[in-house]
Amino acid sequence: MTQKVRITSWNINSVRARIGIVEEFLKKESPDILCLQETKVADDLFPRAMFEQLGYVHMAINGQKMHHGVATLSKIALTDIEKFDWQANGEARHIGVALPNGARLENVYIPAGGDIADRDENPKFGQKLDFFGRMIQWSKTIDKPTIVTGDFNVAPLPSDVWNHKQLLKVVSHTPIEVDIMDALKAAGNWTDVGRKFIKDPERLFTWWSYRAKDWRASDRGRRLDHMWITPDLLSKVLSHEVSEYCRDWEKPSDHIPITSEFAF
DNA sequence: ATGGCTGGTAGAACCAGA
Repeated sequence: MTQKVRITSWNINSVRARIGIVEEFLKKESPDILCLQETKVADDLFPRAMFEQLGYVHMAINGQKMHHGVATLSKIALTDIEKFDWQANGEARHIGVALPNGARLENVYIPAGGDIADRDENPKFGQKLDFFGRMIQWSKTIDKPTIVTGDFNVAPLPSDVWNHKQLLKVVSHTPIEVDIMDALKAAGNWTDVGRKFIKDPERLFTWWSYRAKDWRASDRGRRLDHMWITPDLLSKVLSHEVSEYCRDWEKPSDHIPITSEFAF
């Protein structure tokens, strides 16, 4: 008996400030599992009640005061919760769970990496590359069907940004980041689900800056949010969509939700 | 025209995001 499972990832830029639109999204789309990044809240202050009321009673939360923070909220049971410190500095950027069918769901918030694409001039950029380096080592050890999703903070393809040439020196689209992301992809034999369904070179963005006067008119977007799967899930994944309409909501996140459906 | 905005936290002429 196959069970269809819809999984959404969304960098929410404060789950408390946006609890109303999270509720609206869950009522409209009702994914089985929601992976949030940038929750910006310590675990004891996480707004659990709304999720419980909508049936998301299984929660795996890894937050901290002020910055970062991830959470996986689910209608189906979550077990074997793990928190990896791929930045080796204690920041809350990962939570992993096992699903009832044995597959693992890894929710990750890869660091943005600051402004300068040089690890000697900018330690944050070095931390970002090292974060990828530890994910590469981890990828080589995976022995279960695995989904890794979240805000990767890299837009790898020219069609993943509004202007490839102009963004080559902008952190998120530099060749050094694209190269290490490609190395990660190869290390785990990962498939990029977004581009499995919405083929390059079709425009595909998940983030637009708050600073644009009219985000839709200027459309200076980037695809920073991703969902990747191991080869054993290739025959199970049914769809991938991005909910661009959420960027138009009042007080939106600068990221939009991405959702894939699986036949487990 | 890549910062023109945003949230958290402090109580900033702040920090961080990307």
